[in-house]
Amino acid sequence: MASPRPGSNMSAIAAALGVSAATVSNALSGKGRVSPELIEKVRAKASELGYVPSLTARALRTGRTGVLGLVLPDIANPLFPQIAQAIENAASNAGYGVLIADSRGDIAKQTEAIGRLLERGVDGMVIVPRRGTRIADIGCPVAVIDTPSTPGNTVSADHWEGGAQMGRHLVSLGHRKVLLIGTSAFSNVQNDRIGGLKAGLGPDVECDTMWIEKVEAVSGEGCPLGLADKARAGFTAFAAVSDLSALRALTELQRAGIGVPEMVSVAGFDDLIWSPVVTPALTTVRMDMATIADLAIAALIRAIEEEGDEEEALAGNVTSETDRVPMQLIVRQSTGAPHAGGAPNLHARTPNKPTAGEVTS
Amino acid sequence: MASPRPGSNMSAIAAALGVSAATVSNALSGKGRVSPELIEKVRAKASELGYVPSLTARALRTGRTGVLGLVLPDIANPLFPQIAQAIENAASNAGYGVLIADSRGDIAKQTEAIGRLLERGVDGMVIVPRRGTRIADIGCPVAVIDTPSTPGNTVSADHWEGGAQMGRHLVSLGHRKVLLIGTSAFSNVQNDRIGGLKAGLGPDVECDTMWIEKVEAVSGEGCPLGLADKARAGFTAFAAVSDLSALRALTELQRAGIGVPEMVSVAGFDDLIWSPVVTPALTTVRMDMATIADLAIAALIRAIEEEGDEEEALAGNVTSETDRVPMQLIVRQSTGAPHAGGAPNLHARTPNKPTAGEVTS
DNA sequence: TATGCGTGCTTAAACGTTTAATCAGAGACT
DNA sequence: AGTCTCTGATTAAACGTTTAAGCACGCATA
Repeated sequence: MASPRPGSNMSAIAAALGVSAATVSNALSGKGRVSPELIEKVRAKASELGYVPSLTARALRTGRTGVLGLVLPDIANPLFPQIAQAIENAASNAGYGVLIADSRGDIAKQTEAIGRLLERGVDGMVIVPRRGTRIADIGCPVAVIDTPSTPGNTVSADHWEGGAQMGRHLVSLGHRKVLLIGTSAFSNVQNDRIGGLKAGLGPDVECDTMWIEKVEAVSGEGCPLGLADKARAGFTAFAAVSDLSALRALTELQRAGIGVPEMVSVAGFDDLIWSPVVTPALTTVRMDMATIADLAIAALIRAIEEEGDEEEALAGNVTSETDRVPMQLIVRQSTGAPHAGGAPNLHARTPNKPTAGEVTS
Repeated sequence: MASPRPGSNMSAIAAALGVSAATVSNALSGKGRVSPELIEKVRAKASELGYVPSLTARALRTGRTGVLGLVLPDIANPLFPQIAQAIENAASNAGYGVLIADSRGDIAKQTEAIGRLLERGVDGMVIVPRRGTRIADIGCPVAVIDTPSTPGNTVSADHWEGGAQMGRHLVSLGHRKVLLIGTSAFSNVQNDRIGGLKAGLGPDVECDTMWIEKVEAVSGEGCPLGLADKARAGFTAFAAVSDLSALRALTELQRAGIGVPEMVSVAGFDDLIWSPVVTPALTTVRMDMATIADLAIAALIRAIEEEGDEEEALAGNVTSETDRVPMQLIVRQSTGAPHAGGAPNLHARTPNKPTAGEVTS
């Protein structure tokens, strides 16, 4: 059913009121010239008949479907729920529907997914590109959410600044030797975060970067990262560029009997769902997805409307804005002052209850 | 743009070939009577002109949009990526698009979300209902994914049997006192899993159930669950009904210096993204989302087509099938034989490297 | 009194399909 | 030779909306 339940369309209203369908259309849209009284009567009749406009017919006539596409690099990404939720919310507030498309790994699938969305006539799309992908001009307005340093980016969190916040936090706690942990050296987002971290830590802090993909290429997926050794080598803080890696670090260290945070500190990014409930709760940096989504959708809609007006105004991506949305440092229990003595004691303390309470800055 | 780029429609092809538009339609759909040679010519011309059918126009004419709705209880659910990915994949293989809708918590929003999808003219919808929600007849085919014991369920994992597998696994390791951990006592899925666990553990095992929502109602969100005390009280295994809770248990126990798995075992459900990479890697029970999605989509499409044929055939949900898809136990490092002695030693051992390797059964 | 204009509505076309109904022609049968 | 049937196409309507163009009327202006 293109339009739900009843056979209630504009003609039905028009017939019931003895006017023409065009008048009903004008009355409901407020576009043509219709007397106020008639407008009221049309409205009343419409709701009486339970009229629901056929978006399909409207789409056919206007060339606008009122649907946006959401293309994700890998739907299995734990950040996906946050993104999808924020985008869906922003879009539906603006009166748009959201069609999803999964890139499922490779770039070919990403292109294919974009093609499917185009066939369905989306008015525009929000793309969270795969690592290092550059989105070509695909013939409809596109908002790219990646990182400000990516060319073509429309709006995103200020990952660099978020990293800097975390760096400053760690240095203020007294850490002087920090291991930065990323997964892929080809991710713009991760590189920005790491760049910010280094800047925030400043010149007096010794730091090293570990790329998990490289380690796994040698030792296999899910292999131990050897963080206990790193701790023994004097690293007092482990700053991962994602909470997933932070969690991996946390559990590996705990398992090795190294107490967090009293021996070493662990921090992450993204405030993923488990971050507040693990013990110790993870210190992390959070993106303001709601704002990012609002900006992305707003930019997209602006471009869609301009496209209609000027016809061939700006062809490609919505690059006008390139907003960077601040990130928020959330300090929880997994970071603290570094262990006072030399090499950390490898036996964890055994508290009856971990400390509770959460501090947000 | 309802149909992408060029002004290439059926009339264009028809004009180029000197035939009527109807013939082009018939040729491409293979429905009417068209000579094989002409069919070939039409095909050739179509691809030459880069013809892409307007799904909007087709939808208007046929009353089918080719779009399915996906309604989720809470998009922030960590299981969501798996579900969305599987549904999107199954739907797009069947030639359907997927429109998402977030219930965002309360039931009112769920109804509202369903309404939005109906307005957009979805042909059917897949609903993963909120806890305890009963989906009313909403006037379009619906496939419900919940649990076999939910009335109206269409297809789902066999949560009970999955719980039983886990129970048998734990009992075979020698556990005789097990704490079952769920979040909400009102979740059908969780109750089924717990029922299965109890059955699998059998009558000789003492077990107790902890509902996290209840604990948090008293002590606040993210509070410690007091599992160390439970361990001291003789529980040797903690079987959570979700990997999120399992992770919470794991870190809380580790933090308290209780080694997993040599002191106590921890297990979860769903094989969420972090489960293989934490240390120790989590033993869990996995749903076959791909199969579930395939069955749900297949049932839905069948209902959509029947609706077209018989008109008022089966009005409500797609309850005909109620398939239950087996779950798969994945044994990793977080479960093992219970500690031999009496009260567990509260100091964790300090291995250089956690054991690696993964066993699947 | 004729001209002009603003108002409130109608008519009609259009968007791109699908599909029922129709029709011309050819070959086969009686 | 006339009728029937089958084939391969065409014509036209329909889906429900939007919107440009047109029309009739009343009122003010010249």
